[in-house]
Amino acid sequence: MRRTPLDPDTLEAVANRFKVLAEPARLQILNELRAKPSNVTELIAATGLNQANLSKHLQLLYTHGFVMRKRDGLFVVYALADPSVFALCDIMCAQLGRRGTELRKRAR
Amino acid sequence: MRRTPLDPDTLEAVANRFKVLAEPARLQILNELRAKPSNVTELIAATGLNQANLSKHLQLLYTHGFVMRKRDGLFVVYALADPSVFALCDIMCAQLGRRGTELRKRAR
DNA sequence: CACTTAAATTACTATATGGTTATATAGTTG
DNA sequence: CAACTATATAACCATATAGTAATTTAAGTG
Repeated sequence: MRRTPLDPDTLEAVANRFKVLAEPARLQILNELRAKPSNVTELIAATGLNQANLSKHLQLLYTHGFVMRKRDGLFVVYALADPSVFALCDIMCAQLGRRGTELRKRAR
Repeated sequence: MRRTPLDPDTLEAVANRFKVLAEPARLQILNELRAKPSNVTELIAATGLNQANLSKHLQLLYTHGFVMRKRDGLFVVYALADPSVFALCDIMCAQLGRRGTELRKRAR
């Protein structure tokens, strides 16, 4: 059995990681990278995000260790560094499924 | 094999759920409730959050289906509605463990 | 080295949200 | 129903951050 996280530093560290995933644009990026590693230009096309915005999201994903990157000539290729993200998303999606039924009323 | 979530509504719904967990105070509340259902007064004591703030966090946790509640006389008792939260946290914590080594440099 | 393309960074704006104080509501008890 | 306690809500401020436009940096090519 695991001890639950209690100290403020751990709480904050975990919250910060959730925060990185708490953004549709970043989930979309991760989802694209799930299919295949891509350079920024490809990601612009795939996501519809503009260059500066995408770059900022990529920085954040990178500094938090969700993606890796390597330069390839003029391009920088990003790739998933942490597939466990999708385990998280799958759990979330499962919750979404159950949600539909009972949460509509609350949300209003 | 699971199809990955792609449509904007799903992305946003998943992001919104992550957002709820992307807050140390709410993680702390969930962690308290993991031990036992508690009323608001008890949670004030356990978390150190003030009444209004705690109440807002509880509303959010409730509307997103992370907690249940029932009135008990003057009190309102909150309880975990969705233990899968801790599966999420465990995955996050595992990432934290791996992180320490290589991410310190990036974070700066 | 001048020119071009890719990506990162800077500066800015707008919006969302956490915390707080004050107030309102719900339920209990006399 | 008046007084009291527990919780929820409203109003406000301060901060964080997503998006954008403009600029800079890095790398490649003539």
